[in-house]
Amino acid sequence: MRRLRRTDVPLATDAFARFLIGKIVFRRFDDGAMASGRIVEVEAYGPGDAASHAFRGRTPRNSSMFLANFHAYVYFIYGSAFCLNISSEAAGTGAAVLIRALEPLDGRAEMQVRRGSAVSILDLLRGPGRICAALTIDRRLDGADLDTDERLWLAQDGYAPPIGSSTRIGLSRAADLNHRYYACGSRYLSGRRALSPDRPFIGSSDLAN
DNA sequence: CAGAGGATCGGCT
DNA sequence: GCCGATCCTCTGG
Repeated sequence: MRRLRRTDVPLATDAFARFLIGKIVFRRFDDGAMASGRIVEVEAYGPGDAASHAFRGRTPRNSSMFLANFHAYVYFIYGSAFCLNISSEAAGTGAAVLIRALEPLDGRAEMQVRRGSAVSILDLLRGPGRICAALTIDRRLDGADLDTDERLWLAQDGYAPPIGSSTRIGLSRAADLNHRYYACGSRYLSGRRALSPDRPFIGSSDLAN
């Protein structure tokens, strides 16, 4: 297990998105408690992408997308959810990768408390808003440098699953591009089944976890 | 300053 | 599967 630094990661958005599959997100909460999860699903929002928040230029909200790569970009959407992204490309270019689903690792009890109601392990980190709720990620972490931050960082342990791709979720523009990437066979993916045909069936017995 | 729309979620049918 | 909640952000006038 080794913490990832900026010099370890690809600069280009799509390569970075694929690289992130199988890596581990670590969160240290304000009270010192820890939690972690393995990245199983991401979406790439590269330069020139009409669906990217940066497509129409820099604004106060999306300014973290224009930082050097490997900074957090956190935004609030639909009046209810935060979403965690990691910036890509060189400073001055607006681009990022959205973290859409994690497989829970350590700190499951911590995360379940932060999600509020009783929720199964399979649903704990399935979806970008759920990740941020479970890990207490909000605008305070927007702009954090993942190379040095002590609240949020990434690590690798050598796990490298096969990667599938599909169209992205919830878009109205550029909805035809296959810029969603996921760990094939993972039980922890978000989205409709048709987007991840190799995902195992999740029956009621699984939901008892 | 008003209006529209959004990289979601959870509940209900 | 569909729909509404909810509120922030950006755009246009």
